[in-house]
Amino acid sequence: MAAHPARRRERLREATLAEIREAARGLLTTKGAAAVTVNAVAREIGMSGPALYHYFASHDDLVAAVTADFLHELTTALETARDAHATGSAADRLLATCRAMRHWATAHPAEFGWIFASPIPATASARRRPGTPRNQAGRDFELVFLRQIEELWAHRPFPVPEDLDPSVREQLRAYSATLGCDLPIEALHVALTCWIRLYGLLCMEVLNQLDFAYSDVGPIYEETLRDLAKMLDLEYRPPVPG
Amino acid sequence: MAAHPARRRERLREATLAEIREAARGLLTTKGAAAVTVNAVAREIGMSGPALYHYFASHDDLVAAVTADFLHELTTALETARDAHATGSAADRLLATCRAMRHWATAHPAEFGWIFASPIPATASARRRPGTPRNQAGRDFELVFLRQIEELWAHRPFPVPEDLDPSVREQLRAYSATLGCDLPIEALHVALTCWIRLYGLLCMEVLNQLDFAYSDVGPIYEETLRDLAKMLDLEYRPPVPG
DNA sequence: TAGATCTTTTAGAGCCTCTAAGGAAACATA
DNA sequence: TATGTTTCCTTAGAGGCTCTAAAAGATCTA
Repeated sequence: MAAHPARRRERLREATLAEIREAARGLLTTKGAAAVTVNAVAREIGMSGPALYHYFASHDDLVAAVTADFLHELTTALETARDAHATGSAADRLLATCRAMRHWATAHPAEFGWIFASPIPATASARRRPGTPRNQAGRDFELVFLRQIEELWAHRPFPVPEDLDPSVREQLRAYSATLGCDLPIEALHVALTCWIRLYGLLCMEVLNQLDFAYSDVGPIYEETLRDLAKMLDLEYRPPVPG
Repeated sequence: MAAHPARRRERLREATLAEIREAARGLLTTKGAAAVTVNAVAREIGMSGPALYHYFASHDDLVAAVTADFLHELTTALETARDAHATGSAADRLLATCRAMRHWATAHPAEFGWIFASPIPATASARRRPGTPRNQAGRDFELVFLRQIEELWAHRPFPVPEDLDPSVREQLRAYSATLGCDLPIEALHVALTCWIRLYGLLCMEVLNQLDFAYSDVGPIYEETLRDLAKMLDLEYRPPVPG
């Protein structure tokens, strides 16, 4: 009947996989990370527990897949924000991208928190072994930022430090090699410094490490962006409301 | 026999409590956060599982107690480093304190990671409710840093921004009130900015969010310290080896 | 239509948290 | 010293979890 009868099961399988991931995400957002268990997810989609092991080899695998989904979505959000300012200045594009990151993070706190504080710290080792989708997704995510810095540098180099620590220089060289990146080591260092400040601030916010003092981190983030603009020799422009 | 016979059981109880906490820590460092279960801890000290519930009302309670222990130890490490430079300059004292923080964090990565990424994110809500020992310990920890900035400010004010965001100003006023702190709002803001950069960097390091580029974050931390010194108008001095 | 393959189910081992009920020790008091 | 109370620790067990094994049902291939 169908043009590709052999593909029917494949399609079904794909659909089930998607349903599982969605159910896992639903549990995460409604009941917290601890509620994302194999059994609970299976129950959610009307399946008995062990059946789910035909789709994911283990709970950790499920966690990794869901994490990759989040990273993809976040990456897409960044790219969308970037492309919305395709006609604007490079500075506007970068600021929009950075703002989109916090926007996604605060709109999806459970998901963002899950990315770096997945239930089991065993994920730390899982993150190390390269080649996994989870890993690739993390790389793609970082690259959205780095590629823009690269572009920036190509059009208008920003000031860089001259006296880089030898150890740092060595590490950056190794990283740069894996990156296929045209940025000089010094510029890459500035880029990573910016990244650390932004992403680190978000980490702290989402992990509730700032609520002892700040209930609204938005202005602090903007302030950090102002700093970044200065570092990258760009014109800072406040966000357009809405 | 004993001068205070009624205190004997109390002493025993205290000893058992300490033993439990130590066993929990041992499991954390040797087998990871997921291995710190009520049953496993009880087994470790030769006790049957449910017996432990006479000492801690729940697994969460045990987690909170252990977290408080870690924060205490970290706080003491900071204070020790500070007091070791009692005769030095305020700048040296602050730098030593900050370096002690990373030193403790990297010497005890499991413990430091546990502090802000405890197994169950339910701790996030547990951290909110004030008055708990865990909460007090967190406060004491932050205060070691803030008090030094306070002292610094008293002796030699550092430059502060004048155009603080109104929302930030309001939040800082509220925080300052709970603090019993002599720092003007603007100076408190600078202090928190410094804190966020340092502590945020450590968070990322311990959560393995930097290993994609850096295998040794030490120099990056030193660089951040140099930045802090500049912000606080202090003389940066590199660490003495050893 | 018969066989191979994929999907799902139930059963169950071995963990986990936490409650309930009872025994044993240590204390306080008459 | 004898008795009662408090504290500690035990076993039993409910209900949940991850994950394996075996078997049944559904679907595709030949």
